[in-house]
Amino acid sequence: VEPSPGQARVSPTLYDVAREAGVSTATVSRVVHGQGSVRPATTRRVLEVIEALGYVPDGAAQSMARRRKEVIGLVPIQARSPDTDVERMGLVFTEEVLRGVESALLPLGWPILLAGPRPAGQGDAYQWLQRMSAKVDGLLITEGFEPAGRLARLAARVPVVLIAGATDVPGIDVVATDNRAGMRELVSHLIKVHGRSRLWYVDGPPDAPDARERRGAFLDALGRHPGARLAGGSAGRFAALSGQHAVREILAAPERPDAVVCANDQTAIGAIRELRAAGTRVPEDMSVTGFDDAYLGALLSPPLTTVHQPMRRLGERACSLLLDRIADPGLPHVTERLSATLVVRESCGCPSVV
Amino acid sequence: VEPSPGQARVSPTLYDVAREAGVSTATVSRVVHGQGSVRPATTRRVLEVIEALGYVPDGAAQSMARRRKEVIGLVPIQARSPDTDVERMGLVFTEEVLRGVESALLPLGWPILLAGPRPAGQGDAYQWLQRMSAKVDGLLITEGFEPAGRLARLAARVPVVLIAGATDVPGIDVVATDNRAGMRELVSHLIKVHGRSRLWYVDGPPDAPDARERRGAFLDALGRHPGARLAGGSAGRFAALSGQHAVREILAAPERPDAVVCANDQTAIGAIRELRAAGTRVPEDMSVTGFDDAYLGALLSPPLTTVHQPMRRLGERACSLLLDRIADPGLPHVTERLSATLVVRESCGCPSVV
DNA sequence: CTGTTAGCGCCTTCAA
DNA sequence: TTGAAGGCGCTAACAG
Repeated sequence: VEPSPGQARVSPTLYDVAREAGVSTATVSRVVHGQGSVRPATTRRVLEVIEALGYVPDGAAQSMARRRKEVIGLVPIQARSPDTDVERMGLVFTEEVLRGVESALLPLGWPILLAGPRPAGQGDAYQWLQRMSAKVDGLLITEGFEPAGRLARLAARVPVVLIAGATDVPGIDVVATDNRAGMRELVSHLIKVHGRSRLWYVDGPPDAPDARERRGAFLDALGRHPGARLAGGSAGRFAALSGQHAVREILAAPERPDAVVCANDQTAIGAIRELRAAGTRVPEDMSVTGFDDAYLGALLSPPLTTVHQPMRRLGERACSLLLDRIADPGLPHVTERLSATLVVRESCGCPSVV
Repeated sequence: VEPSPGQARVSPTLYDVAREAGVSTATVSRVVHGQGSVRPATTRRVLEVIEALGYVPDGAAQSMARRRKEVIGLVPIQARSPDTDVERMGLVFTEEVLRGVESALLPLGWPILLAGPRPAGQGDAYQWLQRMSAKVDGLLITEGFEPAGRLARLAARVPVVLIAGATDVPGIDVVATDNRAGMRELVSHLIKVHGRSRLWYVDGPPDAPDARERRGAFLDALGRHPGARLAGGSAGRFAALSGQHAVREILAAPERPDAVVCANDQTAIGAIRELRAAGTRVPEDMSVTGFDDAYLGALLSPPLTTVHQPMRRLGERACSLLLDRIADPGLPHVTERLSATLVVRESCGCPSVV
């Protein structure tokens, strides 16, 4: 962006208003903020000039003078393999968090500074985070891929709250989801309610903490049910394609599972599609479950049984914590874990609720 | 948010670095921005101090000094009736636009300032827009509900581009979608390919410009096909519930239509669900079509035939226009219309592509 | 009730 | 190659 060849667009300043109204800048400021008593007549005159000139106080100058930006930053760290289906999935995920953040910010009326994807040529991820931090009063960072040490360093300069799937960083506030309880419920539902006994697991990317947590919880839960066992497993990347690949493996396997537990919804969607294409009925012949509860799951056919990630509440809590810390940097650090919960729909074999 | 009872969190300033490194602030500034020649030894020393102190230039101060914020604002004007299904629909809509904006911003690396929902007690919508405008170099406003006059006034102070469904505001840049071509294709597809002849239209909210445009285009297109006619119509609000209500009317109507054209996807989803619940097969007994191509449409069963709104490109183009105007405020104003296009899937009666 | 006066932290000529 | 100094626009004491 160049220096502006066209005509200069000059906004009136506080001084312009003051001069025009024949008062001091302090008075104008008082009028603008409706504080400190000003004579009604003066107020009216100033207001008229403001209206006439179309004066709006400059945000940067205000931030500077009151040493507060009144903006909080939201940074999605995109570190999953680029071929992941983020193009579709990542959206919903962040979007829900965003809504939560917005709702926590509503009473204050602060806007959100959203970091775009990190530009190519301009320094590393940490510098990028730093630049963001210089424009806000606090930072909300989603996903847990930036090394803990750096985050802690960042947190020393500006209030930071991490919104994570499963990570737990010492010395900084974290709001995370607890996948274990949800996964336990899911496995037990499949086994006890539907009598499934040969479960197949489709994993997420190995470098994703929550994928690890989900797999761990799955195996753990499965271990608690003597009547059931692991029929097999596939690697995956949280993408619809992963589900399709997995199904091919499943169909070629010596032993056919009676339930496919997927590490996320996208994977489950791919699996269901492929299963049907192969003539296998879902859920009659095979249960399929997802994880995340991306909102389209309810609209699928069959509606997807899954585990709900409280993304919205995650965003909301994280933002509240952040605001608390901005108000009082001395607060002790906390880690909150919101638990994911089973959402029973039809892909597990349960009857339609309609 | 209170003044901070805890220990003050003081960030080092340019002065701290300068003093510590034994140079002037000008030199530090030069080093930070890698411009203006500085002796290598000096550079190294300054860099060390910066690293040691963890110095990061303050965003507000920079904005102020260089008279540029390097941030663009995105404002979703939420004016549709609150009972509309925005909770679910609005999301996807804005989200796609957001991606487009992000991609246009990627080369610059500028973040996006996202206006939250307008807080209750703090002035009217216009004042809220003004406050946003004071924090950015340019404003992208989605939806076309704010009166044109005010927008023009705002545009006089700060570069503004309107992202609209159908509105056309003189004196300011607009990027809009042209729904007509898509609707024409859709109607003609239904009639010519599937031999439908009794179409039922489910409308959107009367105060939405794009709802009006869609209905107009629909009636217009229908008029061009002598063999087909309007079997009836229902009011609606762009919500799934609207589709369900419409279907009840349809089932009670004296004459049964053979196709239901909905003003948006949500409505179509509701219609399909209700139709099925009543035992009517879609698309065998009745074609149902949507409008928008919210991305979940492809995953429904049957996959939804609809008209694609180029939301992402809308965001991208709008942002590009905005950046152009920021670079050169003297540019003539333009209105770009990107046309919506038919997306044939299965709910119209076409065979599965799989 | 109102005006004066320092900054806030950084950038940027202009000199040296 | 470096330093000095004046703003950028607003706020917030502190005096009147």
